Amino acid sequence: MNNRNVKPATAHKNARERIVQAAFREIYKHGFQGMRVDAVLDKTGLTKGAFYHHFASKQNLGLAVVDEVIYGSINEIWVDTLAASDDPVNAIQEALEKAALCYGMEFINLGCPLNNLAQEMSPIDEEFRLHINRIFHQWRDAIVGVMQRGVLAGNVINSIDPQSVAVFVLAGLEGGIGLAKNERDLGPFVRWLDEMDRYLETLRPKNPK
Amino acid sequence: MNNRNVKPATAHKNARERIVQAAFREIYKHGFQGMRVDAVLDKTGLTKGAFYHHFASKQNLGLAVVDEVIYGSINEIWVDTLAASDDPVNAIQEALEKAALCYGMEFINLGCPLNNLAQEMSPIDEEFRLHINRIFHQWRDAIVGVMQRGVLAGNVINSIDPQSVAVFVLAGLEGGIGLAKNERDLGPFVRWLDEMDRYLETLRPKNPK
Amino acid sequence: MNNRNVKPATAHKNARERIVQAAFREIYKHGFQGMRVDAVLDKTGLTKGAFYHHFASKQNLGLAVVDEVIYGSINEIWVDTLAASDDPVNAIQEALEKAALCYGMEFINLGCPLNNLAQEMSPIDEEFRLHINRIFHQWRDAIVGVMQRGVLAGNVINSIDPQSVAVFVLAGLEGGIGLAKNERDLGPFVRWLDEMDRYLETLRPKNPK
Amino acid sequence: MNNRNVKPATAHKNARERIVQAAFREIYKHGFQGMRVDAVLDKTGLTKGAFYHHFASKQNLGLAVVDEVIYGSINEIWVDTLAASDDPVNAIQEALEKAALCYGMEFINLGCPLNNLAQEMSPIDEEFRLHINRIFHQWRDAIVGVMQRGVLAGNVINSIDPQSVAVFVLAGLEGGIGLAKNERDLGPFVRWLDEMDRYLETLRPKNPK
DNA sequence: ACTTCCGGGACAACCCGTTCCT
DNA sequence: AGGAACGGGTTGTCCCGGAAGT
Repeated sequence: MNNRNVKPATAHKNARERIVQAAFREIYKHGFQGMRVDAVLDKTGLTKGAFYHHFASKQNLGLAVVDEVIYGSINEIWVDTLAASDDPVNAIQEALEKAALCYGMEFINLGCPLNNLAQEMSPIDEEFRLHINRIFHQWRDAIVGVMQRGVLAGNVINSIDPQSVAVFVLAGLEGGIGLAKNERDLGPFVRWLDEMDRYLETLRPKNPK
Repeated sequence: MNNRNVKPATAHKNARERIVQAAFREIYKHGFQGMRVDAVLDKTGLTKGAFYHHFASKQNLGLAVVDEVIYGSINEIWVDTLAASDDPVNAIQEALEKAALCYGMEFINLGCPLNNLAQEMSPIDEEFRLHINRIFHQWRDAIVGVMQRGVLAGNVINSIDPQSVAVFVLAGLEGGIGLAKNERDLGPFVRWLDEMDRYLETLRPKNPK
Repeated sequence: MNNRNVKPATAHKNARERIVQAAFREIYKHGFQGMRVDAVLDKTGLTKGAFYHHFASKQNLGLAVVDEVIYGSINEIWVDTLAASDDPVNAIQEALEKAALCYGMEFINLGCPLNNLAQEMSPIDEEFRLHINRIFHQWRDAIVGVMQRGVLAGNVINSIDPQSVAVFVLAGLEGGIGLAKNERDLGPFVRWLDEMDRYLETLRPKNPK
Repeated sequence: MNNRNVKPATAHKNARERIVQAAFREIYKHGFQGMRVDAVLDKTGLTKGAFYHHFASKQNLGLAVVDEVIYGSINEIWVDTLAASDDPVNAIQEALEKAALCYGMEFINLGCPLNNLAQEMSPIDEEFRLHINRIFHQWRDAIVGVMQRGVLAGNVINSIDPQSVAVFVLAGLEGGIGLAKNERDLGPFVRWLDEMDRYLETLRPKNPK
């Protein structure tokens, strides 16, 4: 008897995981309110029963997307990268490149998944806001951390306030992505990158070491 | 005294205008997709018949809000302010103060009306994107203009690229507002302002005239 | 003073008449329930106010179309033609030709205006039914009349019942038009015409005079 | 005894079937455009959700009514009856009696369900036209068939064109029903039947076998 | 007398998150 | 886990009328 299909359960990976992934795509494209449960189900080939077996509600699914998909992706691209460095300028550029590899040109069309959700949901759903905020904090803290290490390592002038710089960089990044998305063109983002480079250089000590 | 243009002070002002204003509020709070026509009508005391007499569709109303309310407000707060100046640093700060006066703490809770709409609608409705983009362009051009005049007037170093600086400032601003909105706290925005000041100072000539 | 514009009312023909004519076209195309007052107004270039100045309601307009446009057209094509003859076979064919000239291929696409309205409105609006029935009666009476004169003139066998023949011819005609309309093809109507000819021949005396 | 196919006799029969049946009644009474989905739902005790689970749109429901209810009824009353005969005159009369039994006096008030829909929908919805036309063709073919067998069996003169006769009979029938419906009186239909009998007799061979 | 602007409100179809029974 | 049913909510349509101007 054929028992090569040892784990038929994994053949379709785990329904829950498939739902979360499909939901991420749909939310990325249409926003949370614009995402329809039926569309997610169509994509996964599952049914209502399966969905409500795994998730209490649509909101619940949205939070799962935040906590699992988006959290993971920010962590991987940003937090891990910055944590390993004491040179902010280089580390930030490295992270930006990673992000470009991961999302490709979708940034231009669809923006940053985290910020999209934040802008849409924060004012209308406190639960979402909290989950999203947790990620932003971790992100910011990662930048603050690399800045502090940068100061200690002499890679960054010590007159800066790491918290302010972190906010400044993060805000600029999200804003730059947003501008490009609205323009459907990479142009604004490239300009932003150029000027961000110039700005970051001003953080370098005048006569290095 | 010229009173020929004095409108007969119609008791109910003008249904169309009332609808647009109420719609702006609703969109600002709930996003365009979250805005419900019925809610707008409740607020104005008007009915469906009146609404569809003035607007062909909900989308149409949304575009009117963009073109009339938001366009006007950005123009008044930013474009006019910057156009009158050749000192970017001061002019930008002046505009930021105007904005604060106009929107008050709503920035913290609801963000920037223009950017909210941009993030929500640009990827899913080309018409919206175009109308929104027109405003962003005017805004950017205003910053570019004041930068160029700043260079000529010797208030800004001439090694900058006005276009890049404009994008950088605009992106940072929208991102900073977004961060504060997500945090429901002025803190991130204040930090952003501080660092933006620092950044702007780096644009000043070393030994001012 | 200039009174050359003696009849400015007729300059635009009389709004009421224009409305009735446009409504006839719309009803012919979409049925009474499918006809929209706004569409009629668009066609005439008039507005709601003008409409409700002339007609108490949409139903009212529909009745006016029946009484004025359709009544006139049936009278002209059928009643007048048959009234002048004592040879039913020829007269009926003459009328059919007139109808073809008047409506052209619209019969194929849209059917008989009178019968369309009858089928749609008779069961749901007694007033319509009455107005329509009046026309059908006049039509039938015209056939009965020519049949009776045909019998007297020896052009038709006297064993027929003129009433039954009239109903039979009328029913067949409307049914034949309906079949063609549903097929969007003249074919069924031509076949019907052929067989109607055969049938009419059976009404002729065997050895004429 | 095989009871595997015995449906568990679900208490509420089958929502879809109930909807189709109720819709047929509503369409029969008010036409397709006049039929309101809500009215159908009220009759069945079901809700919007149930409806749009089974049908993609109102149009879809209409087509289901055509394909399932009307198709079946024409087949049963006409096609099956004529297929079993080689004597057109008798067979047609038998079918007419069956129809009378099935629809009772509703013919007088509401006409023929198939023809009602045909007249209303053919010009404005191609999909409807096609589905309706399929039924008309089957109906006509059944008459053509019995005519051809009638000729072979010597029950009908061989100078007729079966296609034309079929159209003629069908057109007359639908027209006769329509006339009676408009008059709200059986009279015109009875007269039509009388004359149809006379006409059919003319198709009989002079000296039968 | 006739027209236009503006508005009213019921109701249409359709969507969508959710629950319940199997 | 499957899928039928639920029910409230959404946008948009359409017939109709009032107020005021010309």
